[in-house]
Amino acid sequence: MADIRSVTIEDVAAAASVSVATVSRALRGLDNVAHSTRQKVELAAAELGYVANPAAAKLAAGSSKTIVVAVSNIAGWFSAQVVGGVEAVLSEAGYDTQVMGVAGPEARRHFVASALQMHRRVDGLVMVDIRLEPDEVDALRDTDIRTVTIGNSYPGLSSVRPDDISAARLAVDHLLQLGHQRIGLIEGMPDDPMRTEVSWRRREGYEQALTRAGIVVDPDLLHTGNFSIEGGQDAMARLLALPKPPTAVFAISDEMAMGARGVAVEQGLRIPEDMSVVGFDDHPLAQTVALTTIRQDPTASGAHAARWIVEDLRNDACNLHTHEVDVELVVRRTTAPPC
Amino acid sequence: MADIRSVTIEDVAAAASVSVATVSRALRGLDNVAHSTRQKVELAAAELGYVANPAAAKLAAGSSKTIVVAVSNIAGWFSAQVVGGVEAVLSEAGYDTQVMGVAGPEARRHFVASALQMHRRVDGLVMVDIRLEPDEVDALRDTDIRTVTIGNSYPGLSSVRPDDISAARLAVDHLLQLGHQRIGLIEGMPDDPMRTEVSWRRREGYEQALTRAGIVVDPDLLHTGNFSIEGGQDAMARLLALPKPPTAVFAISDEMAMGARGVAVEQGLRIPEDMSVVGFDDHPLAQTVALTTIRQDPTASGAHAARWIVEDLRNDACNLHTHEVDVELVVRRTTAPPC
DNA sequence: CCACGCAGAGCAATCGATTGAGCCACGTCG
DNA sequence: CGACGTGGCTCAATCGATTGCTCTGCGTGG
Repeated sequence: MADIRSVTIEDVAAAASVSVATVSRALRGLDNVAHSTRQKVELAAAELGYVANPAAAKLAAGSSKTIVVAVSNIAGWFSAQVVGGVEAVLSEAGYDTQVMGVAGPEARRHFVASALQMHRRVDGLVMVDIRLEPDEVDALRDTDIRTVTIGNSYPGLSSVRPDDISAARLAVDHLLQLGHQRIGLIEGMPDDPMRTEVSWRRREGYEQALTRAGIVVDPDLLHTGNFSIEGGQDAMARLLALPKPPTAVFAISDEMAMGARGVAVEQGLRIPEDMSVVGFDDHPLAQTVALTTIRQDPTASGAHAARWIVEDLRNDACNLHTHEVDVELVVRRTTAPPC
Repeated sequence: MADIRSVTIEDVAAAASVSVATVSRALRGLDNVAHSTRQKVELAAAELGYVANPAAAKLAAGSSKTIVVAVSNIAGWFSAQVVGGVEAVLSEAGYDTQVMGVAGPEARRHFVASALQMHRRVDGLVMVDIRLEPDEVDALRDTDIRTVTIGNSYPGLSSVRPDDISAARLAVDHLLQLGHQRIGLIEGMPDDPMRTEVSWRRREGYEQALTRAGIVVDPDLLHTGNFSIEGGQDAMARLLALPKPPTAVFAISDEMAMGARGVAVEQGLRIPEDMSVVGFDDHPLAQTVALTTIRQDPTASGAHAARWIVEDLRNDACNLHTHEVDVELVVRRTTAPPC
């Protein structure tokens, strides 16, 4: 509790009997420092347990060395994975990871507005599953904040996401091949301002697969699950209440798929005999119910985004990157031919 | 990309035709500013879209306005919930939330060591499920960094966690009441340096419950699941391979419970008829398999911790708080009398 | 009527780094 | 042998706020 003034660069300079400037250069690995001097400085720093004051460093350097991850729902599985991936890369590269919850459109507007003022106080921005308005995209692009979006993609902003359309097709094709004809879809929330894009792209894939198989899309089989467990449960309940329920269901997230599966089981259906279920994500717990799903790796996506940012920052570049993440159909035991 | 120098306090001062000092005071709500002046300043700031540069503010104020959440596994469900709770409170209070992954003992040692040097660069610290050595606890307590641990508790450090012993007893008592006599335990990892405490406390509760019921603890029924899904699966497999397997299993986390449940199902057991399973946490997905579990609310725990920190910081205090979080037995349909 | 108190605002030092300009000494080359 | 280049450092300005101290009026009590 005493006022333990922390070790400053000045102390290190004194200890190594060189100037502060030299300490700064030596410690940051700049090149115009003699090898012997550098060693002397490093030794002194180590002995004193010196750690640069980030605030001072940021202020002086004009760059913040922090990148923020904006997520609509921090606590959600997908977001948490992404944050994990981002943090791992950033801490490695000496950046700070700051998380920011941006729930709902007003929060988002406010966030973007303040982001624009964040010039020089935030170096990079990772936006996870956040839907932007066109003007926001433009605004963001005009700053020199390296921005990458995950899940969505916008002209002029870097993005990493799967090819949701063909990924969804993969799932539905699997069901078609098993012989299903009536396939329900549990999608996101069509009017959810935060995540729509993912949802409609996967729906697009669903429709493409059916159409190519010569099946007309039955609007009765399309239900909204709001990307939540409860949503998945409700959607399945509605599907099962249909006069002619589907024999299989594709839910565009594992959480919804698991909710849906649960309801089917409750209602006495056998899975996969009476009802096939396919999810999306390969949530770790999906395995425990042997859920067939489309696997993607959000941790890798986060790491990817972080690496771009770090590189661009290092090279003083501001490139436009896009990465299509790999997905894979994981067949487990919630899918089988209809009987 | 142009060098848009952001709006500084000086610009605001000029616009409001007062001094920088006055702007600073006015904007931060200090009291020695005339009402009319304050309004003038606020107007100017709003018009210019001024946002204080955090780095400069931190440097000058000597306090960082950021608190870090150290977690062993950011991407894990529990941690993610906690981070969510923390962030919500902190953003409200104007603090930044910085997450830091601290995986493994070396990382932890290093982290604590650097934390000690973080005087004035980190105001608060929330450590989630991180096991500390006694000397680390002492060191942390001697800084003026407000620290609160979640999951574990140490003398002299604030903590929030459930009464794991009685919580575990709650779970086991439930099984005993149903008539189970051979109850397996899937615990954490006895030698996991990061999380042991939670694990042994719950085990203690398990043993107490059995002992009170006059049942001797059978070491064969105790298995380690490493707090992971796979661990839970392995543990259940080992339990089922026993000459005389248990009729019920208590797993000290839902992830392990769900893994265990999955394996039992795979092996053809009916749940709950042939095997009862109780978990711990009430993971949202637990509901989808109707898992009976002990509910706790990690989001609330995180919020709690954050609130303490913010308050202590505001009052310039450094109190020792402890909070016992509520738990609740949620009976669903993975438990029934043995048959 | 004077001095004193006090609210309100300004001055300038300060926080702890970064960074460009400048200086010095030692080689090298014509 | 002198001019010039260059590696290696130091000086000092700077980043953008915060904050203790000072200064200026104005209202009041003696």
